[in-house]
Amino acid sequence: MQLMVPEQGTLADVAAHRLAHSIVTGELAQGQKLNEAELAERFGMGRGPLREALRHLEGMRLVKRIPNAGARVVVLDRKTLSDLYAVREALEGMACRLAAARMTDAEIAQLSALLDSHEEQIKEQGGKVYSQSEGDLDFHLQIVRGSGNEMLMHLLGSEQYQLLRMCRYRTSRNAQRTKPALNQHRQIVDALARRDGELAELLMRRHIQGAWSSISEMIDKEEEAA
Amino acid sequence: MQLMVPEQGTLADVAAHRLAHSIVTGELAQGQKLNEAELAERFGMGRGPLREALRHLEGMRLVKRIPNAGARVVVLDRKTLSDLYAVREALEGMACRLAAARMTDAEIAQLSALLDSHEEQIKEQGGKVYSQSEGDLDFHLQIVRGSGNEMLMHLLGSEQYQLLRMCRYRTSRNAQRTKPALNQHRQIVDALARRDGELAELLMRRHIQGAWSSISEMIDKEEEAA
DNA sequence: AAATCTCCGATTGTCGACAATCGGAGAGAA
DNA sequence: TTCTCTCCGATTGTCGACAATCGGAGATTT
Repeated sequence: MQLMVPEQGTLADVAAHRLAHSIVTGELAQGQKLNEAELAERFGMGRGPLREALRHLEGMRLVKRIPNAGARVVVLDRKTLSDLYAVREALEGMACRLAAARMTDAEIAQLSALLDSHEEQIKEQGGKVYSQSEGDLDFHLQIVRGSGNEMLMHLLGSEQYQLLRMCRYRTSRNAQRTKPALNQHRQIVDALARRDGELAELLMRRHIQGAWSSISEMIDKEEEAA
Repeated sequence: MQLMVPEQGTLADVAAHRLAHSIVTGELAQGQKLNEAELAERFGMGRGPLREALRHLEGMRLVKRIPNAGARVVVLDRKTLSDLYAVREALEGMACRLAAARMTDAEIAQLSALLDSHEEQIKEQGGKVYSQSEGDLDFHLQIVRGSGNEMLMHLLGSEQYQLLRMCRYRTSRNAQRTKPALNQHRQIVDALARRDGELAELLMRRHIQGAWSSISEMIDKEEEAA
């Protein structure tokens, strides 16, 4: 896992990363109460750093804190995810438009290479469908970085990215969308290479809308199963 | 000030609000080092809650923390503000489109009334130009709330809102943009009333672009004066 | 039996002190 | 003089203990 590295820095940062990982992977269930003393002992640290970590995660919207009542893991209900995808559509669409103007040819080629490796992974298929999901996020993040907008990188990279990963973990079972998604990614890269920002934005927005439709359906099934 | 009320809740929350206020109003200069012990004493609390507050403000991008080197007030340079306004354009444009579909007639009428009170304030002119700025933000936030998108409200309300206010405080001296801005606001409300989301989005994007142009010019003057 | 009140355990919020780390002043050598 | 190295003060990072607050179990009343 690439996020295990930041074992440097303050204990609070370490705790934040470990907690985020536990939440994203579902090791900590949605809505679960987070006991400070228990977590502090599990991580081998005092409650001080852990509280700072919880504050950080609260800012990322991974946990919800209620004064004098502790923190709980956020629950990704339909409304939350719907709102998230709507924001993503606007933000990543914008990122594409900017990226078409600012990315270097080398960076775009690198993006294309990333898709090649994804295609390879899909052909091997077998297990590890989620790794494609992680790769998919890599693709999106690469474009966001290409936009050159720091605020955008922070919003989509550090913050919402975690919520996205959390969502993916829940819905990674259905892999039937990986191939059309890859095609859409290719089209987006093509648009970027042609420096057609308008088209790139349009394609990205459709791509995200498609992803939302897929996830929305899945939520429906889950709900009627319950 | 409407943000003085949350003197309830944990000390960390109180500290976060007071710090945010001090930063936004410029009482704490940009780039200034924030000494934990000093601030803790000034606020009459221990360093624990204050550290949590700093973490919170870090998430809001009001302060920048460097491990083992403390926290400093963020500096709003040209690039940061440019990125901020670009994101605002995308997000508030989207908010307008959603608001046109979801706001009730009563809410839109209330928005219109808000503009009337702004016009009144402008006629009185005299001092307190910044109060119009605060009012302007009220207008924008009202629309964001009208969008019904929780994520959007969080991003534009709790987070970037503070950065915006900080920017306004620096640039509130030029009031010559208040009247055209008010007209643009009126047009936006008209579009909302006609349930024309496309137009409302377009107008809001132009409005924000105009605001950025104005601020950008001001930064130019400041820079060549220095 | 249902509702309410009281008290207690558990958990969060807060503080003060100690340890670790960094930046800078000042001495010494080239 | 200037560069570097060392040491020291200041500041941050961390911990353990204490106080405040909340939720719930159990007793009491109607």
